[in-house]
Amino acid sequence: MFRTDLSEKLAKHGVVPTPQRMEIASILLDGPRHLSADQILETLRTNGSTVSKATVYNTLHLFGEKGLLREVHVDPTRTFFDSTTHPHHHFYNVDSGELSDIPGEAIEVQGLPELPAGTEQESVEVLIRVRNTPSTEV
Amino acid sequence: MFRTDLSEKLAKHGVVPTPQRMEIASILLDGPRHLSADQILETLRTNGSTVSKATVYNTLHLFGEKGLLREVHVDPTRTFFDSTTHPHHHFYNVDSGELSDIPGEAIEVQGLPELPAGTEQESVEVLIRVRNTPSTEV
DNA sequence: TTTCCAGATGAGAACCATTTTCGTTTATAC
DNA sequence: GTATAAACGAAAATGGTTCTCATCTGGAAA
Repeated sequence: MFRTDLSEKLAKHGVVPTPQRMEIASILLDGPRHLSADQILETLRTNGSTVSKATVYNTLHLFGEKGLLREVHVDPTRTFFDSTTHPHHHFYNVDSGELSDIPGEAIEVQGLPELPAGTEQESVEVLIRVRNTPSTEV
Repeated sequence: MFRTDLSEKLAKHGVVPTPQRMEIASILLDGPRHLSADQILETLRTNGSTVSKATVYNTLHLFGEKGLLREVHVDPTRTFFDSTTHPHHHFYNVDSGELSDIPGEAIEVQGLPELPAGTEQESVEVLIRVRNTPSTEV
């Protein structure tokens, strides 16, 4: 994605495209990504950027509010930020800590139950936890 | 559930039923419950118990390892401990912070996708997030 | 240009659920 | 009684995230 496209994407969502926000956007919003704040900070540092931790968190929350990303809570030790915003589902590899999208429209949830009284639905999320198959080779 | 039944339940799962563990079990394992460590600690204190925080966490993890409960991660700020151990799904009320079971076998997930290469399935969890319906009354 | 000002940034402190440390207590065996 | 391992608990440590607040930036107004 070109810089200008990313910039327009931010603007379209009502986010002023500052240099710091553009750096974070280029890491997280330039295709399907599932990253923790820490991974983003690490990537920034590797790229020579000096964006502060506070700004990373501010920006991620701002992106979230403006609909540029979704937070995914799968692991109590960290939050994942997912650049795919339309409803979809996830694999979570408990061994590697990797989060990934379940491709396409494969999954369908049947027989949605009646909601608790006085509530309305916000989302339906399916999470498939997987672990690495133990190798049988010697 | 009688005290002796709870005690037997712990023993059957290879957990030595100490007084502290019995207190926690009587709060969490005596029927379907969804409680955070904090809620359990609070209930203990209300009941006049002096079980320490360290023991509460130790016990919850022990119960988890021994298959007496499941941890549910739905809210990044705290872990829920669920006394229902067979596979099932949840409602999470984002307004009240309440976690509850989706009753019966209502839900079915169709079209499970192929797993990522080199992985095997550990679990499939469906989470329906709900919010309180805004009252239309004045 | 200056001046003003709101919003953005960043260094570091604060927060808080959870984990860890490690000395003390308890239960059971001998 | 004494030994030994397991269990317990008070307090400190941990670590991701949030908060505080001083400084910076960029555009509008004069």
